[in-house]
Amino acid sequence: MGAVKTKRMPRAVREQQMLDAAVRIFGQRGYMAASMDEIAELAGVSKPLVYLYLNSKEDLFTACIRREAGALVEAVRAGVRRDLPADRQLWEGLGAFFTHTAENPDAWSVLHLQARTHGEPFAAEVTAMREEIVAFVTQLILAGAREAHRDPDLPEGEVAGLAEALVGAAESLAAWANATPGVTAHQAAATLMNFAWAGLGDLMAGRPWAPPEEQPGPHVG
Amino acid sequence: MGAVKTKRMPRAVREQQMLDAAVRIFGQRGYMAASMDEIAELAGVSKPLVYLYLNSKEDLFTACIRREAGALVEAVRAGVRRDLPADRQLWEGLGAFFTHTAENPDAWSVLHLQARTHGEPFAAEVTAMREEIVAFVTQLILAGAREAHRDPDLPEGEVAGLAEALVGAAESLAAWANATPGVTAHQAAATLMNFAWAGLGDLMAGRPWAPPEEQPGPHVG
Amino acid sequence: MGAVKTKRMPRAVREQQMLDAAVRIFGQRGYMAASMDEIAELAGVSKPLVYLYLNSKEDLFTACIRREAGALVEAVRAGVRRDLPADRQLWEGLGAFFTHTAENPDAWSVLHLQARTHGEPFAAEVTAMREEIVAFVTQLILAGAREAHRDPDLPEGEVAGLAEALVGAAESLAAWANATPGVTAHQAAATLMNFAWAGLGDLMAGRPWAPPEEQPGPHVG
Amino acid sequence: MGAVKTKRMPRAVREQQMLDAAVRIFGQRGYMAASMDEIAELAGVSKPLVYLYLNSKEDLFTACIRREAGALVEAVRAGVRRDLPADRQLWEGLGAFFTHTAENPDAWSVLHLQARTHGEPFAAEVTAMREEIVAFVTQLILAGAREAHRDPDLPEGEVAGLAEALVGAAESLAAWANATPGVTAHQAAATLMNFAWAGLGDLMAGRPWAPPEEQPGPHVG
DNA sequence: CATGAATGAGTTTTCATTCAT
DNA sequence: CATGAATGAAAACTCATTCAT
Repeated sequence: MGAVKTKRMPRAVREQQMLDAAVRIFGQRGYMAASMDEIAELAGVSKPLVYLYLNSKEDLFTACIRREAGALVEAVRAGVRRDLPADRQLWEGLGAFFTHTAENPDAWSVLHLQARTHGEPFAAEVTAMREEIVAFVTQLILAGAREAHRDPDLPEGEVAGLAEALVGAAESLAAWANATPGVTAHQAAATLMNFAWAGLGDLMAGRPWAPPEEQPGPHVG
Repeated sequence: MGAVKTKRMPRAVREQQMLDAAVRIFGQRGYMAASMDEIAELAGVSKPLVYLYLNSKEDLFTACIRREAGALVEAVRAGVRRDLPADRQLWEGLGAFFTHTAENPDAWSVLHLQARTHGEPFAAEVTAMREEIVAFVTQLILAGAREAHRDPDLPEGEVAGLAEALVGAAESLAAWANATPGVTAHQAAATLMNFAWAGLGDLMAGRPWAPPEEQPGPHVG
Repeated sequence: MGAVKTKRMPRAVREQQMLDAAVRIFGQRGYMAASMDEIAELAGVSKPLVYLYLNSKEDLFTACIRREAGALVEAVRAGVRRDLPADRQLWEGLGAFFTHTAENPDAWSVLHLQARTHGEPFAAEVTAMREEIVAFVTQLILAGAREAHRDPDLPEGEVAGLAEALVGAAESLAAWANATPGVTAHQAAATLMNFAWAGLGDLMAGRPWAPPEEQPGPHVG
Repeated sequence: MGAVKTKRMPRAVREQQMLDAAVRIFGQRGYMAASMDEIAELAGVSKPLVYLYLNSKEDLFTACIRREAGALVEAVRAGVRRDLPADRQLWEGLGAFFTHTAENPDAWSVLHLQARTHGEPFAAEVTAMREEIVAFVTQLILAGAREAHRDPDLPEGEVAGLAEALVGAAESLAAWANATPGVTAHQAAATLMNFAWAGLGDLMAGRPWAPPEEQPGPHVG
C-alpha cells in the first residue's frame, strides 16, 4: 500500500517519507479529516515515530506547507529565464506553475485549499509564498510597461490589484485544469496568457497574444 | 447571543434561523471544527430539533451551501440589466458579485473555502453554482465578440478557459477585497474589469477600459 | 460490579454516583493510575457523561476532595459537644475522626495521600480543611491551659507546632488503625488521647489520662 | 544540567548517578509523572543504559526507595548515642531525623509521599523502614519506663500505638518544618519532644520537658 | 413539539520499553 | 559499552447522534 516497509532508516529519510504521506492524506481528506493513524500507516511507520519527529499534527501540517511552498516557488523560479522580455517571462512562469501543480495535485490542494481554510497560522505560511509570487508578477507588469516605451498611467496601488487578479486567475485555472480532462498545462498557460496580456477586448477584435512556438517555451511535461 | 428564544414558530422560520446560525458558525470555525452544540445554541433551539429538521451535520451543511449559492446567483442576476452591451453587463455583474460577497463574508467563506475543502459531495454543490456563473460569462464573451462585428477566431473550448479564468480572478479578488481594508466592491470591480477587458497589453499601452461613471452602475453599498 | 445500571436518572443523583466511584478508584489506584474509563464503568455510565457533568479528570478529582473534606469536617463537628471541658472535646473529636476514617478508607486515602501528592491545587484543597481542624485543636489547647488555672507559659508560636504534631499523629494513627486488624477507632482515640494529654513521661510514671467510660463517649461503631 | 557526561565510568558509580537523578525527578514530579526520558537525561546517560542497569521503572523506583530508606535509618542511628538515658536518645534521634529530612527534601518526598501513594509493593518497602524506627522507639519507651523505676502499667499492645503516634507526629512535623520558613530542625525536635514526653497536660501545668542545652545535642545544621 | 439524559466510536497524544548497530 | 531507531498499548477527551419523557 504505502511506502515499502524498510526497517531502520536514517531520520532525514523517514521524515521525507512522513511528509510525503502527510501531503497525500492532507490533500485528499483535508486537514481535519486526516487522521494521524492514516498518515503513519501510509508512511509505513508507527504513530509514535511520527510524533517523535514531527511533534504534533499542527507541526506536521506546517512542515508540509513549508516544503511544498518552497518546492512550488523553486519550480517557478527554475522555469523562468530572467533575461527575456516581460511577456516571455510571464509565459514561462505560468507554464512552470501549471506543470508543477498538475504534477503535484495533492500538494496543490494542501497549499491552495487546506492551508487557507484552517486558521491564520497556516494561512500565513502560504501568504508568504503568495506574496513572493505576487511581487514577481508585479515587477513583470511594471517591466512590461517600461518596455512599451510609455509612462504607465497605472497608479501604483492599481498594479497590486492587477497582480492579485492574475495570480488568482492562475490559481483557479490550476484547479480547473487538474479537474478537466484533456487540458494540459501548456493550454492552461496559453489561455491565461491570452486573457491577461491581450485582454478580452483585443481577443474579440482578433488580436490575440502570440505564444512563441518557435522557441523553447515553458517546460510542459 | 443567538436569536431570541420565542416559542412555537412555524417550521420554515425555525429552519431559516438554524441555517443563519449554521452559516455563521461554519463560516467562522470551519465545517469540521463547527459543533452541532454551538450551532443549536446560536440558533436558540435544542439540538434534537436541529436533527429533526435537518437530519445530520452533512445535510445541514449542504442546506447552507444550497441556500447561499442560490442567494449569490440571485444577487448577481438581479444586478445585471440584460439589455445592455456585453461589457456593461459584465461590469454590473462583477459589481453585484463583489457587493454580495462583501456583505456576506461568512456565506462567502462557506462557499469559497469550506465547501471546496471538505469532500466531493459539498464541492459538487458549489461547482453547480459556479457553472451557472461560468455559463453566463461565456455567453457574455461570445456576445461581446459578436458585437465587435468580427468572426471570433476564438475556438469553442478556449472560451471556457477564458470564462473560468475570469471567474477565478473574481473569486480571488473577492477574498482580497474582504481582507484588504480600504478596497471597496466598486474598486475591485473596476480593477478586474480593466484587467479582463482591456488586458495588460492595452493597459500598458495606455488604453484602459472606461467604466461608465455617468450612468447607474453596479449596486455598490 | 459497580452501581446497578439504571437508566435516566436526574443529574444530581448521577453526579453523586460518579463521585462515589471516583473516590473509590482514586483511593485505591491513586490519582494518576486511575483511568476515567474505569471510573465511568464503576459508576455505571459512559465516559462522555462523566465529562459532561464533571468536565475533566482534574475537576473530578477536585470535586471528590471537596466532598470528602466537607464530610470529614462535618463528622468531627457533629461528634463534639462544645460545652464539655477541653480534654473531653478532644476525646470526642478524635473518636469521631477515627470512626469516620475507618468507615471511609478510600475517602481517607484520597484526602491524606492522593490529594497531597499530586500538585499544589489539590494539596491546597486539603490544606484548607486541615487548617480548620488545626485551628479547632489550637483553640482546645488554649482552653485547656485556661481551665488549668495557670497562665500558660506556652509561647504563641509553640502552640501551632503542638497542634500540628497532634493532628499529624492522628492522621498517621488513622492509617495505622485501618491497616492493623483488631484496632478499633475507640482504641486509637484512647491511645492518642493518652499520648497527647498525659505525655510519655506521665504514662511511664503511671499517671495515664482517664477516658470517661461512664458517660457517652465518642460515637464508635 | 545533569551530571557531566564522562565516558566509561564503573558501573557502581553510574548507578548512583542514575539513582541521584531518579530521586530528584521522582521527588519533584511524582512517580507517575516522572518520565524515564527525563531521568536518563538528568543522569547524563542514554535511556537503554538505564534499563540495562535498573531493569524497569518500577525497579528503579524501588531502588530509590531502598537507598533513601537506608540512608535515613543510618542517619538516625548515627545521631544517637546508645549509652544515654531514654529521653536523651529520643531527643538525639528526632534531631537527626529532622536534620536529614530537611537536607534531603526530594528523598523525603519519595519516602513519605510517593512510595506510599503508588501501590502496595512500594508502600511495603517504606513500611519495612518505618517498622525499624517504630521498633527503636518502642524500645526507648520501655527503657524509659524501666528507668522510671515503676512497673509500667502500659499494656504491650498499647506501646505499639504510642510509638506509632510518635513516629507519625514526627513525619508530619517534618513536612511542616520543611514547608514553614523559619522553623529549624532543632525547633521541630524540641516541639515534638515536649509534646511527646511531657504531654499537653504537663505543658499546661507548666512542667515542660527540659532540653539539655548544655551538652552536645542533636546534629542540627 | 421540545428537551434533558445518554453513548459509540474516534481523535490526538504520551510513555515504558526494546532492537540492531 | 552505548545509542539512534522504533513501537504496542493505553490515556484523556470530543462529537455527532438518539431515546424516553
